[in-house]
Order: sequence, then C-alpha cells, then structure tokens
Amino acid sequence: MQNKKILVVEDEASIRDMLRFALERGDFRVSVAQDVPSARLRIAEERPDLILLDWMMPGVSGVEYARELKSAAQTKDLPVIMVTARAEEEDKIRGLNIGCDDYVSKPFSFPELIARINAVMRRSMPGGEEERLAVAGLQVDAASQRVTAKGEPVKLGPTEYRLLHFFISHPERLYTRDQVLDRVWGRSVYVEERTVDVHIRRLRKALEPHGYDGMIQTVRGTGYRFSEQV
Amino acid sequence: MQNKKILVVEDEASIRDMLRFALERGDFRVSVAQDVPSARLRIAEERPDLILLDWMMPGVSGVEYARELKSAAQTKDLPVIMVTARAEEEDKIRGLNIGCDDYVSKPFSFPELIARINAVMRRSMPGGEEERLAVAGLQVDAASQRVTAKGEPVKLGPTEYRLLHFFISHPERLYTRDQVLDRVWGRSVYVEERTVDVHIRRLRKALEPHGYDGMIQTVRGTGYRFSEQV
DNA sequence: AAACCGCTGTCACATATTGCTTCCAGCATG
DNA sequence: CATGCTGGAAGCAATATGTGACAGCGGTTT
Repeated sequence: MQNKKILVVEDEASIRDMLRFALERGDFRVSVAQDVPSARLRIAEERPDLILLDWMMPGVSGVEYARELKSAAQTKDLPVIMVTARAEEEDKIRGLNIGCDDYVSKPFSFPELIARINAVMRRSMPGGEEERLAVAGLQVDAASQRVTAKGEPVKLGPTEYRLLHFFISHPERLYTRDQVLDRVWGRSVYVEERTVDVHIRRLRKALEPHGYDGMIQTVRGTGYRFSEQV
Repeated sequence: MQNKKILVVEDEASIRDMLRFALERGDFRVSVAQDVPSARLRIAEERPDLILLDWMMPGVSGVEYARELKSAAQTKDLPVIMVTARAEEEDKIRGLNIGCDDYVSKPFSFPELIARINAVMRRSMPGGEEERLAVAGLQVDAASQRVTAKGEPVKLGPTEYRLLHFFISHPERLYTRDQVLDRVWGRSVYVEERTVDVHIRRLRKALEPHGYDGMIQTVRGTGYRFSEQV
C-alpha cells in the first residue's frame, strides 16, 4: 500500500526541517505548513493521513486549530498529534479536552515519534467512524465499506465507492467535475476532468441492475448531481 | 464478577507503590513482585489475571521473562502488559517479537493505564468464559478451540484459528492488514503485511470444502472483511 | 541422534483489478 | 444546422492480490 502522508504544522523552520527529515526517513510522505491558514490549504489539497501540530504558534494557536479540526465533520476523523514544548504541558493540554489522538514533547526522540505515529494510525479506522448512509433503499455502510441496494450487495471499485459515498452524503446538490475531483480525488492530483465521467459511468453501470442509476444525474454544461427524484 | 487480580513486577519501590495505589483505586486486586524469581512464585501461588511487567530490571530482564511466560503453555494465555521507560522503546521491543498484549510508556496517565488493562482483559477473555460463536452454520468453539462447519470438523492451524475467531467475532466490518496484525498477531510482532494475505489464503482454503470461503472477502485497496452476505 | 512433521513468515511470480486517457458517435442547445 | 458536451467503448500502464514454493524452527517419533 502507498505510504501515509503527514502534514507538519510548525512555525519554526529548523524544527520543521528536522521533522521532515526524520519523517521521510521513517518512510512517510511529508508536507509542511508554517501557519494555520496554509495548513488549511494543504489539508484541502493534499488530504494528509495525519497531522503533526505544534501547539504554540503565532496567530491562531495550535490548540485552537486542533479544536477546529476536531469539530468540523470533514476533518473529525483525521488523527492529530500535538507537539508540545515540554512534558509538563502535556497535562495542561490534556485538561483542555481537545480531541487530540496523542502528544509528543520536545525534545523527543525520532523513534518515539515514529512509534507514536504508527500507533495512532493503527488505531484509526479506514473509513473513519461508523457511519450509515441510506437513501431510498440504497445503503452505504462505512464500517464494512459496502454498498447494498435493497439488501443486495453492489460490487464497486474503490474510486466508485468513494464517489458514491461523496454523492450520497451530499445529495440534491450540483457539483462541477472540478469540485468532484477536489472532494473525491483530492486537489493535489491532477487528473483530466473527463475521468470523472468515466467513473460516473462505472458507478451508474454498477447501480443499473438495481435500478438506482437514475439517481446520478447529468447537468449538461456543468456537472453532476445526486438526487432521489428522477 | 469478581475483581481481577493484577501482578505488578517492578524493581523500583516508588513506582511499585504508585502502581499499586492506582490499580487499587481502579478496583483491581494487586500483588507485587520486585524481581523475576519472586514473580514466578506469585504466579504459581496467586494465579493473577494479568501481569504488568517492567521491561528494564536487574537480573532477568522483563523482556526475557515475557518470552518465558509466552512460551510456556501454562502461562501462554496470561495477558502481559509491558511498562517501558519511554515510547521510543516500543518499536525496539516490537522488533524483538515477544507476544506482549500491550505496552504503556512511562510517564503514563492512570486513566490510560486502566483503560489499557481493561482493553487487554476484554480481549483475552476466551480462557475464562466459554464462548460459542456461530454464523450460518459455521461454528467456532473457543473452549475447545475447534471449528465446525455444519457439524463437520474443520482443520485449522493455530494462526488460522485465531484469524477466523477474530473475524467471526467482528463481522461486517472492514479491517486493514495492519489492524488484523494488531488484533490477531498482537501488538509486538513485526511481520510483513502481506503475511496476512497468506494466512487469509490458508483459511479460505480450509473453509472451501465446506463452502464458507466466500465469507472472507477482499476489499481491494484496503483490507478484508468477514461477512455473511456474498 | 537423526529423520520427520506441522506451522510460519517471506518471496517471486501469476493473475486480477483499477485508474486514466483517448477516440468517436450521438445528442441537446442555441 | 452547427457546435459543444456527454456517454460509451477500448486500451494501456500501474497496483493490488492470489498462489505455490521454500527455508527455518520446535517438537516428536524412530
């Protein structure tokens, strides 16, 4: 499987570089942000698998940002490890009841850091928290990553699954191909817009035997929409 | 249910007392040993339900003792939680491939400790309480460690048995290879992810003559799932 | 001791599936 | 009717998984 992507949010350049170096040696893909605004961008663009967040930063503090991340549905399931200045502060932060998944204290050893990252990643579920979306007999179960139509299992490839999952959780709303690429593929990859069409086609084909293909609707000149109404 | 008995093996008196205090507040019965020889005695005499083992001790080290415990049939199923000095050592210890059930790193918080103890205890119940898991004619009898399919006995190796046991007790849910390794092999072992594939294959092969191999399903790009539905 | 056995983890290779691009005909829209 | 857009099919390269073989290891039998 592909290596996990980690976003490092840290204002001090020296520490940032050190972290990048250590993490890359630990066989992770790394991207960095030096403040919260650019972190927001990176998350949208690159969809990291985990965030290393310095808790003491100018502007929006790490603590506030962690809260933000954990309260937004979009990023709720994204694991966050806080980097604190000293071990004593761990307890303080714990008291703040942010939803962090773990902490490391400076100075930390790299093996420790890697160990904690691995531990947190192992803990987190592939599809995030359990979730059960259903519209008119079409059911998407995140825990088992399975789609059923009136009880019958529907065979879908990974991308088609993500596509349907996205659409079913944002029904009755129009999305351009660009937006779909953003939300389903992630902004960093560049892929032809027409690729969306192909996967839409595959998804429709898979849903067709069950009669649900009509829910994925084309809006000519713009994009697609998922709707219960035919 | 009677309170569980925990044996703390730790050479430093201060930590020992702290642990005893914390565990007793956590509603466990506690006994202590300051070295391995006396730990052996305590185990024979008091049959604890779980061992908290400091991995750094004079004389026989905690690591060696853990190996000893896990290789003896008598104590093989006794859960062991290692207490390591710092998280950095987790990865080292994993490399040693002991069969530990979990780790805690000093300094740890007591709620965390209690939580981990409970988690491990829950996981290693089958020794105490009989358990009979069955899905659609496929039956796993924990007491005798046997599997039957429609009455016919199924021949499985130990690992395949544990694998099936895990899956059948967590059906309809997707697990990554990493997670399967954690739950079936244990946290400490360090084996290739693809090893899971091989054992999945062996398990399927064993179930095939009885027609149950379809229940172990591949979810491409992610992992495996056990499901009654085809 | 030696030979044997069952079980394991790992590898290498075969196979299957997927992601993406490209092309073209048909259709909606102005 | 001309144009731009979309559905559908085909093909190729990249990945992920299935599968058989093998060597090491303990334990047991001869």
